[in-house]
Amino acid sequence: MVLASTLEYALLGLLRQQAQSGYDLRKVFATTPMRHFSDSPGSIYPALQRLEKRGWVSSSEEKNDARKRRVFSPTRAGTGALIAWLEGPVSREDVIWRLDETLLRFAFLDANVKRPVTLHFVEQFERELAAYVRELEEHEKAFAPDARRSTGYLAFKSGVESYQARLEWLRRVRKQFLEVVR
Amino acid sequence: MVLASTLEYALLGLLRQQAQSGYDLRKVFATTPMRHFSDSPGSIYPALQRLEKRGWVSSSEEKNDARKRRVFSPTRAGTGALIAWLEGPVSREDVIWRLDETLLRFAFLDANVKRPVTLHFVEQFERELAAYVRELEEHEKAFAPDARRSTGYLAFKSGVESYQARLEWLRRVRKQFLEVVR
DNA sequence: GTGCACATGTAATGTGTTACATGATTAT
DNA sequence: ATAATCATGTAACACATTACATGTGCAC
Repeated sequence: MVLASTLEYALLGLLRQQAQSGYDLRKVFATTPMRHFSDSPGSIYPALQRLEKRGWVSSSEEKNDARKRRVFSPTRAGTGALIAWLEGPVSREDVIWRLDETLLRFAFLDANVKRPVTLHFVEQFERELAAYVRELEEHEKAFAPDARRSTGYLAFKSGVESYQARLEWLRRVRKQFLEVVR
Repeated sequence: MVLASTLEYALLGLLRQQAQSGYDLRKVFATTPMRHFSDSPGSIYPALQRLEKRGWVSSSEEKNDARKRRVFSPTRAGTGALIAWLEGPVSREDVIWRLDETLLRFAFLDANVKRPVTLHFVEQFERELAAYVRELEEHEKAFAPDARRSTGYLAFKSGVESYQARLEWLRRVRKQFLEVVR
């Protein structure tokens, strides 16, 4: 049920936090840790147009201080679509092919859903990630001893360790959440 | 000087290791840690066609065991393009927007370039990554204390820790390389 | 008065994804 | 016989990137 691109969901999530213009959103992508999204106008303005055509956001011309800017905010339908995206299951595929998107979903969770939903998300995420890490560790044994100095093997190790770091982070997050509930 | 997609370079690098067919390459993507590349025929066959049209690979029909398969291997020009890609500088942009591609370059290094080139690559990579990690750690201070329990902040932390893990890996790799040279 | 930040767009291009399509060979 | 694997492709579609394009307001 992928109905929109990651960029579109990112924009929706940001607009939920604060109604703002395309230019504002570009600045978010240019100056915050959301850097890995492109801040080029050629990606953001068309994406906002698509969202508006789909009825997920609405816009109004603002004439703030002599300068006119088009400010966007999510519609009911848009908010619903965002929440549906957030609440969807965390699958093995999300972990392997869409890890960044899954982290983005997590980032938007607490502003949009109840705490138990967030906790459930973390549990699913941890389960799938742990399974994948186990699989990678298993795959490691397939490397011949003399291949363990090759850059190919080392690059693989880098990937495994990066996933392990994410997993440790997830375990910490889950424990922290459980403490808060208690 | 980006002349080809990551997928095209991945295919070139694999063909340097071993001349093989599109189907073989699909299996590599489907069964090895190079999973995050799609193994769909709609991506791989057109990419191979582009590479052949560009003169970077050549193909020959093989009739191995009653089954016919088209086996590809890199041309001189293709090998040159691959090595140029591998030897290019590691920039800040590579670290922020193309980390996976940079790791892929690293993975192919020792099969294609001399050891000092690999070491230089690692040094550049470490310098840029360390600078970016410092920047992220700086950015962390911008979060208000009461925002430190938000999923947005936690997602940010996940990213930072993942980069830190990559950096520790890089330091280890560099030291290991220096020991071998000694 | 010149350059920079604000502000919003369009057009061309390349490419990845998904789905569709076909046919041969091997294993059950 | 029939399902799975081998093997190669095409077509429609959406999307991101890059470059181009325009105009305003403010600071120096």
